[in-house]
Amino acid sequence: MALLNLPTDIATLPKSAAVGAGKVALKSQQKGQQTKAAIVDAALSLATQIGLEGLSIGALAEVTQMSKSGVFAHFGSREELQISVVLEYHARFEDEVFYPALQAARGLPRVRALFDNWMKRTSVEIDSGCIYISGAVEFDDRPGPVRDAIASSVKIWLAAMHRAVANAQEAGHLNTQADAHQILFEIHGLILALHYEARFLKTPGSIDRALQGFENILQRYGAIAQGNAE
Amino acid sequence: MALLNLPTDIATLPKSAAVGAGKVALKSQQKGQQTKAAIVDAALSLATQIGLEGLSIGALAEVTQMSKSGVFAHFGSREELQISVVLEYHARFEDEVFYPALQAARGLPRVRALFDNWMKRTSVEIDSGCIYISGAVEFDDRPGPVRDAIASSVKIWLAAMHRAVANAQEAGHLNTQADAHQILFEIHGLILALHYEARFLKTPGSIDRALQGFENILQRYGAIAQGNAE
DNA sequence: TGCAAAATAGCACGATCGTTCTTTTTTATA
DNA sequence: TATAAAAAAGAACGATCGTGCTATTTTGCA
Repeated sequence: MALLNLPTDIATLPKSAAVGAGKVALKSQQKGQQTKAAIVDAALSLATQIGLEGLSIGALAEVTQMSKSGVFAHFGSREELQISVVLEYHARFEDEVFYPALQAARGLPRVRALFDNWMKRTSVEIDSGCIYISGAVEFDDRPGPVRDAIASSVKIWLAAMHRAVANAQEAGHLNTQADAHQILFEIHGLILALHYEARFLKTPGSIDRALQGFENILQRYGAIAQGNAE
Repeated sequence: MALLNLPTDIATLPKSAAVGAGKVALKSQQKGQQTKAAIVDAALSLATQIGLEGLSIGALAEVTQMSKSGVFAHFGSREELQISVVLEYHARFEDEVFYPALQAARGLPRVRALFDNWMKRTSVEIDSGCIYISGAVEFDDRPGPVRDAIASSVKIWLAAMHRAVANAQEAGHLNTQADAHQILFEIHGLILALHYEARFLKTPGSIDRALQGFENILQRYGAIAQGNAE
């Protein structure tokens, strides 16, 4: 069932402060790492709401009940803090969206599972916000390491999704003639439209439209009626 | 040829400072209105690049060669300046995307014309940025008059697009069974994906994928092969 | 338990922000 | 051309920002 023979480069980024709220800290887990993880955690939930650019060390110090310089010392610069937040978001995205979908059989089932998880995540982010989307807007004209971190993180995810689609084609679950990048583009559009219309415009029924759009895409690209994930 | 019998509420917003660079100023066009229009013009091109939140009165004063207080006096608050920018963007969007498409015959041709113009605009905005998209991200969690201005402006445009699709259905150019909102959602997704992938990720070929996606949507919703716009 | 090192706090800096108030300049008009 | 009104400038305000420097506290280890 585990079809992990091809490298999943989505897992190659450093998982900084991957402990989260884990109780069993590693032996090497110093106090500093713990509080740094706590700061990043607070920063992430702050950044999803008001954006990476809205992150301020002062506000973060208030939330974490620390001094500004105490917070600052863990990162050395605001930019480094933002990068830490992006990496943390990447790790969580992986854990929630990517890895669980590997349980589904390769081919169309896994594509469905990946999209389902992506939709679940996006549905939550109708309330909380998504830094892959807000970050893209904030940094699309601002070169630098933060932009690079977001872009490479997104690209890794899209590449993973692309592999899944290509696998489904090879397995005969999707039309071999189709361009996998085209399929991915259209799927990506559904997610973005969902985020825009549901979160910003508050249009009701957006989730159903995204789901329907996905079925439309599968149908157009010749998916044989096939069981859902697993 | 002019099919303007139904009200186009996209044209009902006040067209603040609609002169642009027009030489023939109206009699009532005082000096103050002129410089205000110039400020808004500079503010718009600044906001498309760095966002409405990135707008600062100081930077605007530098660009327009004025004093901070001189700029400020025209608006009374930064918020009012942002709103002026949104209204100006609305007016230009109308002029570039909406009105020219009214030349195309009602039904599918007009839907095509609207989308074509929308695509042209978005293609330009791969370089310049779009405040309907960046504004949505910046203000999706920030209630207030600026958010309202953006949202209502976008909604007016989406409603106009929706009418065009519905007309195409009534004319038998598109499947009557289909949900016009679903069609619109998918089209909107294409535009957003184009903006994201081309502007942020710099993925080549994004424009062609958006165009292809549009043809796919038309085909799925039963568009009979029909001449392009006009 | 004592001690070096790591972590955090305290404080101040220069810069920039939106905004207010007052003064000067420019405009439109009689 | 004189005059009142409109437009623009100038200077200063309180606030917040990221950051550097120096003390103080806390931690982990011999």
